[in-house]
Amino acid sequence: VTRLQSRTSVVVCTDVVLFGIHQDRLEVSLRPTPDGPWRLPGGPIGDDEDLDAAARRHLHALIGERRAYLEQLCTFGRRAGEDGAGRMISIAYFALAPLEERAEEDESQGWRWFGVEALPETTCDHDAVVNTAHRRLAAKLGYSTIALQFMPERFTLSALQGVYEAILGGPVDKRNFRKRVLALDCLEPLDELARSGNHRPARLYRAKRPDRVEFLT
Amino acid sequence: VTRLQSRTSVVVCTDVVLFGIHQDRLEVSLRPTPDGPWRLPGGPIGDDEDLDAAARRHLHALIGERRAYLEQLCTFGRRAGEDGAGRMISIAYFALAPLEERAEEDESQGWRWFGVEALPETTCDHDAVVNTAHRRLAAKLGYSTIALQFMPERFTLSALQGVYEAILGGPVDKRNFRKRVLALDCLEPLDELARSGNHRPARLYRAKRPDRVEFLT
DNA sequence: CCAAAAGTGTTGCTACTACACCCATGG
DNA sequence: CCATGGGTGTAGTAGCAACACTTTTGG
Repeated sequence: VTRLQSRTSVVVCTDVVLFGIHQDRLEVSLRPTPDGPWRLPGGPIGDDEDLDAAARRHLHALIGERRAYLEQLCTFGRRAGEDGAGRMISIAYFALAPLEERAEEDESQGWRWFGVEALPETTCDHDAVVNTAHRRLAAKLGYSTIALQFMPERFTLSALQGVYEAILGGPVDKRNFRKRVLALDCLEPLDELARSGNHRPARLYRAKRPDRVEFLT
Repeated sequence: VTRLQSRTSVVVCTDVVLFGIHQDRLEVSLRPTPDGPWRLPGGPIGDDEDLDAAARRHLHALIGERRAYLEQLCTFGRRAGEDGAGRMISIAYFALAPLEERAEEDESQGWRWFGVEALPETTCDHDAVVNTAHRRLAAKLGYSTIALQFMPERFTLSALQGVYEAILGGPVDKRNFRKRVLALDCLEPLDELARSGNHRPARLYRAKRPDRVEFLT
């Protein structure tokens, strides 16, 4: 028969799968644990705090006050153990960090970026959570404008294509990509060009509605 | 500043959006509350119970030991109130009840079926949870074989089409439907026919892998 | 003038939509 | 023989994948 009343403590927390893209590679941030394996950043939820707010609080502890997309992913738990370890419930979120120069102070605060294809050993099956988040993100590329959440205010189409390639893990055809993305009517060409090296400068674009993630048909 | 330690009690429970199809209409089960509005069935999670197991336990309290598909949907919460009401966390699941004759004892156990288009007033935004579940289910029709989870062991293509129409809320072309669904290679025609009225009998099919929900390309 | 990335169209194919008639049965 | 739902094929279209060369700049 199932024990319904709490004998032991219940810990409710959030874990955040923060994705970033660096050198055309999709990465997630992980924190070390004292005993070796790594874990997702996150922490407890206050009693008078909304779930989303708690996740956002822990996210901003990582990246400061920069804007970031945040979405609930799934919830997992660990049963109370006979050793007195309490019931644990974690509501996992995933977040997208805008593609800026990586701040030097980031890694100094006790966490590191890892490529999603080369995760270290993790506790609590956090690597499975990362994989779930990655699959969800990749699927969303196909039917939403979520990739724009990685972009800074002004960006080139090649940069956006690089985001798709990093997430999907393979090359994308340039002409087909530009056709598709321009047909979405979510980008606005600017008059400005990005000069960046010994080659033809690229036109800059901006998202028409940068705060909305839109769904297709 | 956020209060991180629990001063008040924390209730962790699951709510189950159980979908059924009756008379070609998609319905969900709701329980009455003492004060009038209706709510999703569900209840507390034991400290030594897995989340999925708790949802399944509450599901089987509704439909007995029949097999049913169950999937985690989302998690929502209510902050602790100043009135001493504790923090509440609910992990919502959705479930699909195989399309059988409606058992008479069902409704007598204190719950009722409601069409998804005609929900009564609900507590805790449970109607929004039902809508989220409905959208997820409708989306999954497009890229998975989830609809088969509604079907009994042997069924006709027309019955399956009826499931699609009930979920999508509109008519579906018969010939296109049959082409698509047969091309999935997930159905096996039986030698048996269903004689049911003064018209030509329909061929019966069964799912090749009834316990798997498969994803397309 | 060379290297490097930006930018641009067409063609074939596949997959989806729309659509109407005959078939088998029970009464 | 009539009513009822079961069962079948085609033609047009829209969207996707494959594919190569010219342009502009910095060095």
